[in-house]
Amino acid sequence: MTDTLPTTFDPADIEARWYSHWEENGLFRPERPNAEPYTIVNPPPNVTGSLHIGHALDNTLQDIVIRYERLRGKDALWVVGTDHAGIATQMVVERQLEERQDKRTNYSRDDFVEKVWEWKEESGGTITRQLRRLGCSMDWSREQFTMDEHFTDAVLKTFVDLYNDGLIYRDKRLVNWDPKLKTAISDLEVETQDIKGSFWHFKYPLEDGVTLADGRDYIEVATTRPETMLADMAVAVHPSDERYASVVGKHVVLPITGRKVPIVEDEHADPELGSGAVKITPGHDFNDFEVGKRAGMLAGDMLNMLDGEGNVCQTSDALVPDEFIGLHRFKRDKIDGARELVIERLKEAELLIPHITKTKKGEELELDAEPRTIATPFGDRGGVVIEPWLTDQWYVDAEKLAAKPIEQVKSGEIEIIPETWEKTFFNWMENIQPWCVSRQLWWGHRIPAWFDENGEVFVALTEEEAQAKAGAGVALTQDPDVLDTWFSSALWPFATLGWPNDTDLVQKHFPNNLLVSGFDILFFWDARMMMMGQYNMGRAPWPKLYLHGLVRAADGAKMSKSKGNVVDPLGLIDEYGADALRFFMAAMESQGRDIKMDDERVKGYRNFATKLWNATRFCQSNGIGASSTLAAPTAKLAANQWIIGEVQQTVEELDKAMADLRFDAAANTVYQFTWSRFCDWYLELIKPVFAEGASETAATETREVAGWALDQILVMLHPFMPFITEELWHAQGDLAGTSRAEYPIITAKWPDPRASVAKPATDAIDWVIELTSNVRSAKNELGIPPGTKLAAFLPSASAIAASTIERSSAAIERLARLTPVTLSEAPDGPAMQITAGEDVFIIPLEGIIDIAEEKARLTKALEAASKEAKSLEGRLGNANFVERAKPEAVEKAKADFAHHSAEAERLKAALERLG
RNA sequence: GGGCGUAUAGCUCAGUGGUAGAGCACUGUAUUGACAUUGCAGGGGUCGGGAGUUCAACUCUCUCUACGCCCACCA
Repeated sequence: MTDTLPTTFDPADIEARWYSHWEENGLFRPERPNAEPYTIVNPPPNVTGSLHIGHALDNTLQDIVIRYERLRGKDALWVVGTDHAGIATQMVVERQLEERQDKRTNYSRDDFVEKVWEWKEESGGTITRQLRRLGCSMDWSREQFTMDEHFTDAVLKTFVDLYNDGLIYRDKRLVNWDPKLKTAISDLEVETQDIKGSFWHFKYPLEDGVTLADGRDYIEVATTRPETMLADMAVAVHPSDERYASVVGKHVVLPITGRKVPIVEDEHADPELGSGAVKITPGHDFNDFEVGKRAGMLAGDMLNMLDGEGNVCQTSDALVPDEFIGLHRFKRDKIDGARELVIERLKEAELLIPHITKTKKGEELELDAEPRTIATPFGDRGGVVIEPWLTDQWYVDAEKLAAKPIEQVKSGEIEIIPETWEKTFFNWMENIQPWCVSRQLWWGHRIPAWFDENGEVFVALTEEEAQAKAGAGVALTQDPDVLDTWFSSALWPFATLGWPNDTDLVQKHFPNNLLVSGFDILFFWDARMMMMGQYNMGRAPWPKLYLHGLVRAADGAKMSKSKGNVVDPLGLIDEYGADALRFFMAAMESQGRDIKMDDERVKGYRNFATKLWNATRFCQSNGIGASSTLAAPTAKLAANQWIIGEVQQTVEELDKAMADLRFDAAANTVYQFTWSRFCDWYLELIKPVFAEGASETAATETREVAGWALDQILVMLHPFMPFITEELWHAQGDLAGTSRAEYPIITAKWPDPRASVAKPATDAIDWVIELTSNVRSAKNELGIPPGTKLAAFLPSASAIAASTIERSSAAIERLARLTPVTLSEAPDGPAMQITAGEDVFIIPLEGIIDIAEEKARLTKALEAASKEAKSLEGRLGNANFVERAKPEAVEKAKADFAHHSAEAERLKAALERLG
């Protein structure tokens, strides 16, 4: 027997201790070779990351699931690891170099990559330490990294296989180029933002001798990107646009460069919009690229006016006039760029059509351009405006890979929870574009492709194989690019288990059982795992995908560093404990909804932990220790039978909630049971059993049952609050003299809901509760001090009343604050009357109350009961209801009516007795 | 432009075809043995507006309003 628990609960005191105990003893994945497997993989956080509130939610939910399944005896595996996060990590290390006035390009590629590895070894463990503080029970013994050797093997094999199957190819087309990071990025990494900008209107002079029908010798075009006019290759008009029919096939002479470009017909030009004519820059605009292709241009011939970094004017074929060479796309750092110079030159040439507007005072104002809100693409990492740029990149044929996952979701082979996300999923998957997977970075999986001097490509797992394909003596150069980080993380559900080797883990733990992720990575990660799971493994990576929402600031705003409203989960853990934060996350997680942060509520769950702590202290002080049996003890006393029944009901509800992945319902179920049933009623009911002179037999039975019930609470609560439950579990075990050193709660057995409980016993306790509540309520209303002990008379007792008064008088007297109930008529005089079920207690209150007050109280109750009865009577009097409603509904209405009208009768009689 | 979601007690949110619940907040009250990080009692909602289906709608359908999110090439 150890020391009793400290009087106050201090989360910090126990959390670190238990976490290291679990980890050091391999308790996150105990040996269970014959058990049914249960597997989830953790979305690998960026190795550069630190735990934010969204991680706290995501990982809490997963930990609840995995701890629950572990308690239910499964071979529960929660795979964990980190993602090399190509762009993010390279940026971190580059920023460090910059701080020392150093830069990446001062190093060789190998040396730089070596520096990144060094950084990873030194600083990459932050988030994994923080996950431990949250209490996450991952299998750290097999911690993964997306650039581990075996993982890299999986990545390269996948690339080569996809290439050989024609599902990866190299193509020259427009990509989203991030000029800051100097790499291509995928469509998903582009974020469109509305930016206040300008819409310029130009005159493009027609070639000599050509005029429009109305006699004008120019075509008006409008653009939000004037600078790209240097690389214009056409002007497009709609085929049905009469205004321009006569000039189709003719040319305009581009201002500044004087290049002649054709006027072409294309559906893309909207006659309703602006002048109806649109300038076409296929090398710098996605729409124009398509127009150019339709007009017969080849990608290789499309003009590109920007330099090798995609943001400074340059050209090798005299496309760009000298004065533009070296200018940035547009104004940057207060220095004018090509855009400003183009405007200036056009203005000088009187080819800029001014925009006339009126000021508030009604004065006419002439502007260079029309102010307009422009949907502008930004790189999600670099934060600068994306430049559509013509380059050679590697593409995955996502459309082909998407076919099977779409089918799987449609057929239910993959269930998305909440279901409403399925529509979003289909919408994206059915319109999916080729996935650009090459990145112009140094940190990442280098693309296994080699080029010979003629540019022919050889894709192979190794250089030797590529050489063999190319033929001996052919000089090969490896593609310098690396793969999109998401290409590798798409393999996470099986590459972490050892694939492409056919390991036992793969055999046993693939497919996984569930994936939990934020909806924000549905396309980035979840969908791609489905594609790669299908491609590599021939099946879906998991049958269920649970998507949770975002954690928002208390005011509902999205948290962001720039807004400064980010809540640090570690701060909350410091203040309230990890258990409280976890419980908050679970209790707030209802499907399909974001969570608003609420510190007060976290505090409330800290209070709940304290309540449990104190309840356990109470148990200990009364000799209640760990139970010796897993099954419910046999009990004779009504209160004990009652609590056994309540435990069973709670387990059933909890199991149901977990099966449905209703974390809120699960948390609330165990919360309500613990506080409102176990603490508020059961512990109060059993107090008399431990009073001096009480029956030793009763005390013994109660100790057994109470210890068992508390154990069940601890186990049921453990997935939500792992630390305090482990602490109390051991404290209870030690008290019982059966040390639980070898039997921690993390690997304990989940309660079995099966057991038989006598209905009369539970009815009796429900009756005591009703009586007690009614007495307390009446006292309150009549202004009688709650501590006052009252005498009660029960002239005619129901069966329940008679037996309960006989068997549980001590509890009744204690809870309802009554002197022993007298089973006879009360003496004449003022009295209050209390109902409980069918029984009416007379409680003489000579000199304590005013009869008028008691009458008012009873009248109020009578009115309530009558109102209910009347409403039900009306419904039952409706022939349509009786005939058409479901029989159960009619039966229930009848029973309710009987109950309320009897209650009303009793109250009426009570009022009559008062005269 | 398309798609989706949300509107229920002062606040944050559950909820079911049979006239509503939780936590916090609020009001009153209790304090010598589990717990004031507490106990007990209580007040508070025409379930966003309108229409429809139904014996019956907060719950189903339509529509309107407000807010939010995602996708999309309006130059």
